[in-house]
Amino acid sequence: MESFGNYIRRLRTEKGLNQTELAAKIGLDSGGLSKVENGKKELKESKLQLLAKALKIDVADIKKQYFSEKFAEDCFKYKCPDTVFQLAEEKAKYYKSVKTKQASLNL
Amino acid sequence: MESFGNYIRRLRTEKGLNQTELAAKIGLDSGGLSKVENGKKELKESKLQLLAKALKIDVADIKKQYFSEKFAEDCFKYKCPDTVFQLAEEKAKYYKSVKTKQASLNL
DNA sequence: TTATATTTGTCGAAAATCACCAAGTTAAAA
DNA sequence: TTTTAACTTGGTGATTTTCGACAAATATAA
Repeated sequence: MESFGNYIRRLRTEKGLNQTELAAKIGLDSGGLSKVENGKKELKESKLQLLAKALKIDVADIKKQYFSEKFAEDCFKYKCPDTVFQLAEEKAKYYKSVKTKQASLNL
Repeated sequence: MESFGNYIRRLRTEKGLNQTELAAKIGLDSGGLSKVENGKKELKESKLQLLAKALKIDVADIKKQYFSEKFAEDCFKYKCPDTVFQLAEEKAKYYKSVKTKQASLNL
């Protein structure tokens, strides 16, 4: 099971970038990126777009890696039942199905 | 698809409590609980235990409702692919399987 | 050693959270 | 209608959290 940090590190090294170089492209310093790669701190969601561009990958792939890790960590940390993810998926699909009322949802 | 707020409201009224009464039991005022029930603000996770006790239900049930809603909202808000939840479930199970190393995970 | 890359801890400003309060609205009864 | 209770909404200030930045320490390599 690859962590988000390792996923980023793997793609970074595959592209021949060091931490300083990649960090600069997403508005961090090398220390910040190091922490992200080692799971010591969370990356801001607003940097995912830049990160995808810098690594030349689909932003959807990064989002999937990023949020699955975030959700799993919360689930573990707060001792959620496993079934939370099935219900979450249903709710997410429900939100999409009613997105015409998006403005009233206040999400 | 019942929202978390409606779930709480339904249980509250079933128990014959008004907002002021239930709110007091979980350290809120009626205004705060109203916002929670209407999805206008998030309930603090640390209040789930008290809420379960006040409503006489299993805390796992509340956690499932609470976090599934939170995850689904994030997924919708940030336009995650649906497959994020399958991966999240795998990761959560993986975390549990290595929980002997819990201290090193920094979750 | 010297240079480069990475890791780690700390700090302060900025942002977010949250309980509280007060005013406004609704609804039901009198 | 008036009164009363229940609920909603907006705002405020204090507290907490976040996050980029910096610096020192550690590692890696030449």
